Amino acid sequence: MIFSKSFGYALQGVLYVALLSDGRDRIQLDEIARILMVPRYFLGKIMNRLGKEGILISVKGHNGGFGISETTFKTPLLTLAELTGDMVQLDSCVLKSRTCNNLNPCPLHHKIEPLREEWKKLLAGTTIGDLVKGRNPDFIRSISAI
Amino acid sequence: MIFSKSFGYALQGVLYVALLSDGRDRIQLDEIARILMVPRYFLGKIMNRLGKEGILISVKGHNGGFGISETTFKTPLLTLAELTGDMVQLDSCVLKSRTCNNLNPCPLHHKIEPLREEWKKLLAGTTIGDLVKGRNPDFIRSISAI
DNA sequence: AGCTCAAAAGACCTTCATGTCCTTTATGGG
DNA sequence: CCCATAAAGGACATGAAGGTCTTTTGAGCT
Ligand code: FES
Ligand code: FES
Repeated sequence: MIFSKSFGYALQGVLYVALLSDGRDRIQLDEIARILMVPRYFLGKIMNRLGKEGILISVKGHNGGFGISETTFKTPLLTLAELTGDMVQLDSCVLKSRTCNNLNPCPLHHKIEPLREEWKKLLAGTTIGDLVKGRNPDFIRSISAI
Repeated sequence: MIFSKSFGYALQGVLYVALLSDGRDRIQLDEIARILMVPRYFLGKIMNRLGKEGILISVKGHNGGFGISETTFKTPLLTLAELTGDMVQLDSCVLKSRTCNNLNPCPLHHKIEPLREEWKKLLAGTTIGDLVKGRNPDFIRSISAI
């Protein structure tokens, strides 16, 4: 699996909030999970971590919900991938019983390393803002289930 | 996880047999699992499938074990990855609740598609023979656990 | 034919990511 | 101050991948 479900859901959740939190106050988990057709409580745990990291604002209670913070749009996808543990997987050796190691490389190491670098460049170089820039709320269609 | 354990073990197993089945008759699962430090019975199931696909020869009973077939060296890594289900994962949309689709792409689709193509090119263009060519049995060190 | 060896087959267990539910905590409105 | 609301927290369930064990099958040897 290239990316975990957690990563995919996290990205969908952030994009949803980033797109719609414009005129509105807060967006509730209920709505996000329903529209994106993502398991509600599972998404809740992920959104929770995004809040803790400051990637989103999360407010409990009356008129609570999720919203964008100062860092939301500046957050690179790499941060999400680290949060969900996807980066350690990317760096693990293809031959699973080994530890990836430049000095004692497996036969695929030197072929794979450049690909890894490209992934990292993509993830580090793409922010939530980049993905949302210039999009209208109709863009939700392209992040929700088909 | 970029590649599954099954894929890694499969690759290790094939490489081991490809490297050592030169002067010898057959190589037993016992030896392969012990040297590579890979779970024996789990590897057994994987080697079984490699035999069924003709990627390796497998012989039961007295003087049985695994050996190379006519296709072993010509087998691209893509075949192994397909066997272990890793390719369907590569082609699945990052936003897990979606189906990857060129016509209705998610915001990451066009950024990820080229990377996927590179992976596929690497996997399709690299054969077991390529990885083993010109290597002596000492090369086992680079495919076994560290 | 009968024995032995080694893979195949299939039952079963473990682990971990994912997913659900229920209770607690925090927030704002009346 | 009390109530409604919505996230947080933690207990528990599920499913798929990974891993182990035992029995069966097939091949060669004598
Ligand atoms: S990928 Fe195998 S050693 Fe780096
Ligand atoms: S990767 Fe999302 S639609 Fe293709």
